[in-house]
Amino acid sequence: MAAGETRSLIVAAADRLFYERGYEATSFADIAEDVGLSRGNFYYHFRTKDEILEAVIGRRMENTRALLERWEQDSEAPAERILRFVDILIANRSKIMEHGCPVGTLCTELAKLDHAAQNDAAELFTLFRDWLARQFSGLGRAADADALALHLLMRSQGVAALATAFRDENFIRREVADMEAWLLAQCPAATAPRSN
Amino acid sequence: MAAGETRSLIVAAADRLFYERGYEATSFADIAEDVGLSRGNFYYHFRTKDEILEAVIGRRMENTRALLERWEQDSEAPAERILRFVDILIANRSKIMEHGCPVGTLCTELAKLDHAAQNDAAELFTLFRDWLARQFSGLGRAADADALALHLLMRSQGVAALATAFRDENFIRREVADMEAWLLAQCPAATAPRSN
DNA sequence: GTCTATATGGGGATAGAC
DNA sequence: GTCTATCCCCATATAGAC
Repeated sequence: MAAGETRSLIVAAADRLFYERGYEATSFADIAEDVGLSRGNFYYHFRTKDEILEAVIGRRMENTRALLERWEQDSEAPAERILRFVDILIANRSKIMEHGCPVGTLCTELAKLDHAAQNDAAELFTLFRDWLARQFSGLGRAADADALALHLLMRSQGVAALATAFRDENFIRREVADMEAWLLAQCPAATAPRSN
Repeated sequence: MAAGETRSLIVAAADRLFYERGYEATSFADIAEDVGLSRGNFYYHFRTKDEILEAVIGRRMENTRALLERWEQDSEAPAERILRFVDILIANRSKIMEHGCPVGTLCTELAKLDHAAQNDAAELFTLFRDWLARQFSGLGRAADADALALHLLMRSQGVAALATAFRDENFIRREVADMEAWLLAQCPAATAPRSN
């Protein structure tokens, strides 16, 4: 198999396992087994665990950028775009109740390990933060767009954390509804952008 | 030294290290060194890592109960009591920006490890949840007291998670102010409970 | 590019002397 | 109750054959 292809498989497996089990708790052997490689061959592709982590963060950056672009193409109205972000809590509720938010839990784990890549991981949040801020600007809230973006990110993180602890799907749905109501309150014209 | 005394020292050290570095990343050697014990002696007090975790959770349960009782004694008005809860985000901001919320990060880590003690850890959240719900009931919101309690817990978790990723103290202060405004909006009479 | 075999270190855990 | 010495396993990481 071509080296690049195998590498992609490794990074995809590591991405999933780092999310489900955590970075530290995932061993080379776990990833190798998941891909169907021997541990020896594994080192041909990645020499250290840090290298894999960097690759995983890079992969998530790419995937996130693609996701945000898709949301932007799918909807014209900023409020509708923001709703797409909120809805991932519903769409991914099962995985969130089991393993939390992929971004938040990685950032927290790396912070505790005082890992060199913690700023790189935080860039994943920055992608959402800046994208959301642009949408709030589009809603006519340019002055506090970044604060509104952080507020929404904060809520999604809080929901994910408690959902993991209590495994309560109704709680997620209730808070998502509350976030949607909050969003409407930020810009009453949001639901009817073309009332002409 | 008396066995109980040494045991307390071990649990206190483990409590701190589990918070700062995480449960998995903390080794017996780390704890033993922190207390000033040999690894061999360590096993006289705790036979497995799970036993230490249980003891740490037990310690946190006790400390949390004592904290909530103090808050209840210090303030008569439910709204004022709830403010005490919100203010721990400010009081502990440095540690939170470094290591997140002790309860939330432990629950998340145990969930990823699929650890047997994950429900015990979630009981720490339940202490806050039930206490907050009682305060909201006292505010005349008995019907949705639990939902309001979870909402406030959710916010504090979200603030802690983002504060760790972005290390932004201003963000914490802004969100705490927003939580206080939200609290007032839940019961306009909250600030003046005795206007007679 | 993939494998087996192996080195090296750290982690949890035990035995037994003091 | 505390110590040293030790065992075993698993994890990262390497060497070298195919």
